[in-house]
Amino acid sequence: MRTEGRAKRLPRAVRERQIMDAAVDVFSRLGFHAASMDEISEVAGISKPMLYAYLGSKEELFATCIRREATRMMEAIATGVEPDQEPDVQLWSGLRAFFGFVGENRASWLVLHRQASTQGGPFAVELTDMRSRAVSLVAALLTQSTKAPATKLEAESLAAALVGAGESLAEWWLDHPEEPAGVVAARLMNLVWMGFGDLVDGNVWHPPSRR
Amino acid sequence: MRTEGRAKRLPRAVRERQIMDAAVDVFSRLGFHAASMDEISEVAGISKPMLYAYLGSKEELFATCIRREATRMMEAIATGVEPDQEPDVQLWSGLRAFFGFVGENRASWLVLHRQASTQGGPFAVELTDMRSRAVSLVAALLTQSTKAPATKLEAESLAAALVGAGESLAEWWLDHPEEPAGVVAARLMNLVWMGFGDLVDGNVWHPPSRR
DNA sequence: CCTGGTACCTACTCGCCAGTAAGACTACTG
DNA sequence: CAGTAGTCTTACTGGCGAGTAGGTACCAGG
Repeated sequence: MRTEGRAKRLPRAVRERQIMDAAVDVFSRLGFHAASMDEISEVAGISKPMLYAYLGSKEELFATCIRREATRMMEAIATGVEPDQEPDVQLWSGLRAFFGFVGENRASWLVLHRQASTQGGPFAVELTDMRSRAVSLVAALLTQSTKAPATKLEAESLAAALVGAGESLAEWWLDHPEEPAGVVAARLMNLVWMGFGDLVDGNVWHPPSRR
Repeated sequence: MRTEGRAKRLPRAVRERQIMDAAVDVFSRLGFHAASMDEISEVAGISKPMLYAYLGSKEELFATCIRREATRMMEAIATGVEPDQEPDVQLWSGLRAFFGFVGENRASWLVLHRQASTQGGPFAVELTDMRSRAVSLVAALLTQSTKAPATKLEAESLAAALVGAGESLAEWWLDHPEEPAGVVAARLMNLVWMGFGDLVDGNVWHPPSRR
């Protein structure tokens, strides 16, 4: 394949989507530096100048990928969780939505987590931006529900730890795809809500039966 | 500075240490790809051919860095924790040792965590190796202490989540250096041992007074 | 003072890759 | 059918950086 001479003429919007998809694919497999614009253009079935004409420089392209995938993911989570629920239920639906998204969008997850976090370029902004949105979401959930008035720093650091646990568990999950998303999510839920102390004693958390 | 013509003659072992230190420094700041052998040699106060003569190719050099720093860190943790203690105490000392190490060796931590996770290179082996040693350490702690017979997969995934939480919290800590290591460690300890459920109710874990 | 070995250097080669110049094909619009 | 706007290409440049060839200073021991 990929032996065609000239690509079929397509409207710009469509091409841009194709290019973005190819870019996410290549970036997720190789990382920012190792990925070459030549390869991206080849995967997209297009020539390199088109890439530059439509999406700008390599860094701009990468930043755009990050932005797009981050938005998709945050939206997936946001639609999965209903406010006005009990804190544990909110957290539970958030975790389920997160692992659901990762399971169905591995490339997105890789490009977001593994590749973007390692590069210090100008796109780090996009990434830390999304990450801190997630962190403050969790932090809000915490401060809103806790009785003991924890400091802002305390809530934030705990939220950071939780987000990191989620990321790491998602990473682990990539190596154990036989596990269903719900099971993995439930494990993390138990860890962060019940704690090892309770788990060791056999006390587990479970979702409220029905709704 | 760095305007001397010829470097002072030094025995090989000493130079190698200097070069390694410089390499860890540069790799931690720029990452594997962005770091250049020219810059490393310059920081080390030496010329490039010396680098190749002593430490081999760029990839070999990086792998050597990873190995050295990983060993240092695992040793720091191992000496910090005494077996035959209660599980929670073991975990507590492990966390304290970990955050202590990170606080005093930021460059080591960065090169281990942020830079090395860029997959694709042959050095990924060294890294995942250390990480899985850490994970199975925690997993062992878990299975050994739990009453409910958890599956191997369960323990391993929880351990992965905990390690990830530690990594993430360490990352957060880099942006909030005013917090003492002990406080950060205690927060993570509370999170993973007590869980949000207890913390929300104001129940906290604290180390056994004395010893 | 020669002989060898080890530390150390300047000054290259060479491939890869981001980015571009310059033009060719298609299609719509009058 | 001209004109013009937008899609798409081949074929380059220019620089950066890994790795090397081919030396030069320094220190033994004889």
